[in-house]
Amino acid sequence: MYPALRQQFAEFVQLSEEEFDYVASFFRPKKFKKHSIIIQSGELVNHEYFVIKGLLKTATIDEKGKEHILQFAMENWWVSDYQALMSRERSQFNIECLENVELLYLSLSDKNKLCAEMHKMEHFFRLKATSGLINTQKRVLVLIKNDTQSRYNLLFDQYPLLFQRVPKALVASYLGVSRETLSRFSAK
Amino acid sequence: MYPALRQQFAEFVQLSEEEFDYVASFFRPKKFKKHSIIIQSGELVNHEYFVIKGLLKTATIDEKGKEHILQFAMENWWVSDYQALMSRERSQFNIECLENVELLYLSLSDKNKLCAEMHKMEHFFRLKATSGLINTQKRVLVLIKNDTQSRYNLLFDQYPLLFQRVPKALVASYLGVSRETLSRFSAK
DNA sequence: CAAAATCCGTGACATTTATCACATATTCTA
DNA sequence: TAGAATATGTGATAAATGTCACGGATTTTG
Repeated sequence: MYPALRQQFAEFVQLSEEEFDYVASFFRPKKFKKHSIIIQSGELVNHEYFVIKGLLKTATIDEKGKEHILQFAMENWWVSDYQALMSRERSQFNIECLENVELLYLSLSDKNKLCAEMHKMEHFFRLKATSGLINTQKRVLVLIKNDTQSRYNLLFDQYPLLFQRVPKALVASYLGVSRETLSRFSAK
Repeated sequence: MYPALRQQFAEFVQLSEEEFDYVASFFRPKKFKKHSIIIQSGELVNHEYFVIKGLLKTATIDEKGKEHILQFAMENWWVSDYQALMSRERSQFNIECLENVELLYLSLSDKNKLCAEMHKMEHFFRLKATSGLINTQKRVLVLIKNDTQSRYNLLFDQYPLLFQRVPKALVASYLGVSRETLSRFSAK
């Protein structure tokens, strides 16, 4: 069961069959249709999600009605509103399926339980959080260091497939530029 | 010894006197003069630092010679190049003291040892990494969502003291705008 | 399959920001 | 304390980007 999840853990920790089965028993599978909202802005958040298949966006809408995308999540990524999850606040994001999606979800209390019971899982999630931090720091750096053209190129080089799966307007909103400006750059 | 460190751990875990003393024994104090470079771009990174006193910047220089600041670190913050530390790569940053600084430093191997031996410490560092991730995500969001004026206001509201401790040119470089533009905004 | 919705490029123009230049004020340091 | 270095504000101009508008292509959906 859940070979993708098994592989995910294997990156940082070694689990026996029994250990993995125990851990996996806390995850539940769920399918969503394109356009479904996994997490709704203003609601409380109780789960973290592991993407088996499909593509999602984490987005927020500003006072002018413009959408800004914090991140995309594709296969083997984890996604949630961690701010809301950790601080028990209401979510400021919508997390929405951009394709039909298959997820495994884990409740916050089960995650904490797993981390408390199994040192290995605490270790896994520490490293996962650290690598998430590093990647987000990279994103900050790209935003303050690079102009639009070079932000576009970097993203395109790193995730060429993304541009086939996602409308350009969303890529623009992820890069922090207008749809029109991106369109003019992508021609070049 | 190290009451600030003690308090730092207490935010997430309860340690007995003996436990704390044991953990603290892996930390070493060190003082640096203003302008000292703690981590030099191009070097390997082996330590993580906890700021007891003073202020530092984590910065990188682009091909045009312009400096960009990933973060400031003040009292009770942790600082290092986590990318370099975790992946055993050479640092892309300079981490420099903007004031006279007192630090406690911990080697990567000792951190891993502590995490392996003491589940509580692994827990602490998991939560610390998670909260670092959340804060960095907030920073990304501010960068793509807000214009310069409002980025300036948000930073000023959150860290008013920073503006007294740091030259405006550095604040500009942290916000991702030119010194001149920031100067015109700060007047308003 | 046909209507509706979305997507995408592009022109024209307004707005924002960067860059260069310079003057003054302030802070550091020998 | 005097000279040097740094920090700050501001004008003029160029460059980059946003906004509004439009039309045609593509995709979605009942």
